[in-house]
This record gives sequence, C-alpha cells and structure tokens, in this order.
Amino acid sequence: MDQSTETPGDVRWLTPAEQDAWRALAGVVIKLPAALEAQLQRDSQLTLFEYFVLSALSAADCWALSMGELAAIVNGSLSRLSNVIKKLEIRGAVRREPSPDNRRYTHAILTNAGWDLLVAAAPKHAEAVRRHVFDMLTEDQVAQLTTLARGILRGTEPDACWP
Amino acid sequence: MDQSTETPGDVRWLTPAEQDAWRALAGVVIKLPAALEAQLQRDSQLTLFEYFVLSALSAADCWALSMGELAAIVNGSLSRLSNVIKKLEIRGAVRREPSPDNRRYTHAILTNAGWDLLVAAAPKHAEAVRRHVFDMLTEDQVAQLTTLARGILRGTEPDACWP
DNA sequence: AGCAGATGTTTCAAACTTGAAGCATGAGGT
DNA sequence: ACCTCATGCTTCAAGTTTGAAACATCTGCT
Repeated sequence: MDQSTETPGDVRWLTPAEQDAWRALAGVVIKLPAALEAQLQRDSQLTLFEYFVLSALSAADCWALSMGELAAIVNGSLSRLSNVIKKLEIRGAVRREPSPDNRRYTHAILTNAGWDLLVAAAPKHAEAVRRHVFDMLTEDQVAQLTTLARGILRGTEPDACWP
Repeated sequence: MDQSTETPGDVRWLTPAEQDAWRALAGVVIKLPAALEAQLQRDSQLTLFEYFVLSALSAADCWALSMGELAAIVNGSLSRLSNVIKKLEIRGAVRREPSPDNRRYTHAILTNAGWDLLVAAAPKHAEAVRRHVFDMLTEDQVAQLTTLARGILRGTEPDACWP
C-alpha cells in the first residue's frame, strides 16, 4: 500500500539482454508444464503433480513416505498433497496408514496398482519430456541447463529477506 | 486407455545426465513462479498473471488489446483472462469496450490507475526477478539461458503430433 | 501422572481455473 | 434481404488450490 514512496533512482532494471532471457524463460515456465500435463492427461489420466507423487513414492524405501517428506519432494503444499493422495487412494494407486513408530505421521504407500499405473504412464511421459526438452538441445546445452537451473534454484530457496 | 500394448523396447529413456537436468528444470518451473507470485502478492496485491496482463497492455498501442490477442500474449485461456479482466475492471485498473470496427471484439484498455498500479509494482518485481534469476548467473549464462529457453519453447509450440 | 505446547496431518470455506455451453456479432452464400 | 455458419467473448458448473482452523499425537516440564 505504501510503495509510492519507492525511490526509483536505485532500481536495477533488467538490461535488454536480460529482458530477452526473462521473456524466453517465462514462456518455458508457463508452456512446458502445460504441454506435459496435456500429454499425461490424454494418455494416462494423470496430472503432472500426481505423476510426481507416484514417481517419488516408487523411488522411496518400501514405496512409502510420510506426507511431509512427500510434499517437500514434489514441491507442493501439504493440503494440496492431502487432497491428491485422497484421490489416488480412491483410485487404488496409493494407500495411507499411520506410521507404526509415531502415529502422528501418515505414510503414503504406493500399491501394486499404483506401480502398474506409473509403469504404464512412464514411457509416453519420457517421450514427451524428450521431445519437448532434450531433442531441442545439444549435449553441451544439457550440461549448461543443469548448471543454470541449479543456480536459479539456489536463488529461489532462501526467501528470508525483506527489502 | 490402451497403453498396455506399448512395446517397451523402443522407449528412449532419459540418460542420467538428462535426468539431472530435468530434475533441476522441474524445480525451476515449479518454484520460480511461486517465488515471484509471493513477492507480487505481498508488495502489490497482484497475481503474476495480472502483472503480465497489465504489462502487456502498457506495451500495446493505445494501451488496448482485444481479449484474444491479450490471451495469446499472456499465455492464458480466454475464460481465465475474462475473469481476471473483470476483477481488474472492478479494481479500476482496466476498462472494457467493444471495438468500434467490429463489435464482436472486446478491447481491454489500461486506465491511468492501472498504469499507476503497474508503475508502483514494477520496481520490486524487477528486483525480485533479478534476485531470483539474474544475480545467480554470469553474463555468459544469461546468453546461454536465452538460447536454451528459446530452444525448449520451439519444442513446446507445435503440438500437432499424435503417436 | 498431568498438562502446555510442539508437530504432523486433515478439513473447510473462499478463491481460482477449466471446458462446455451460451450469447452476440459478422461474413458468405442464395 | 434472409439464413446459416464462423468467430469472439462471457458465463456457468465442476473440479482444484490455498490458507486458516481443527484435529490428533507426541514431548517435555512440573
């Protein structure tokens, strides 16, 4: 409400080169997930988020993770995850049970049916990722992409700064 | 529904290097917009999408664009845009009127108040983009990013292929 | 043991998004 | 001129996401 007191003199605006980069990056950030979602939905009736969830569980010990751990891995809020797990549970792809150690924790556990669903979805999803991303890049560019994206990710993590 | 007839032999899975790149890119695609949204919301009560809308209008001739053009520029569905413009209109940042040429077209037009809102929001938003993205990259990396992102964008555009 | 607070998850209402259906205006054929 | 279809936008219902509050379990203090 009070940003009219901003002193414009000290703003570091983006350079033209940075503006170009930002436009391109913004496009990717919007369109890439949309394209992958569309493919997953069409071929496997899965959301990208649901796919990440199944994928994360399949990589975990005993195919099980607590809701909190899982939410952190798939970058989603706890309440969003809770709803999605509920949906996947109804579909039979996942089951929930309280941790035997500490009954505050709910374990989300991949079922065999969930594994089958993931296995069925994976090939076309991998193809889509390849088509949309890696077919467009040289090997060197893949290495660059990894470095770049990790750099940006580092910049996104520490949110504890106020102007 | 019929992907069980998939022959797994010919799937080009991702290489380990590609998997690394994909994990990093997926992180960026999720977290970067979330971080920018949070800042805009906090400082200017604006969605990233709303910011894009105001920004696109401010760059247009006469501060006006038809709904369809605007939707294409900001990468949103027409119905989403229609709702958002309605909200911005209530807020006084935008006004709508039918095109004089062809009354099927609705022009969304930036108001002075909308311009002020954008100008007030821009400095902190630019700072956020800089902090989250460009402060993490060297000048060379910015150039790489532009090329990479444009490549990926090209891969995302032509969606007219079915397996 | 008993209780205050911390921790992990779920639920609820409000806001948002989506796709389909509806509405309005124009263009093209007869 | 009339009718039909195409085009541009809006609205509606259904589904999703969010943040806050509720709920349940555990921990540590007395």
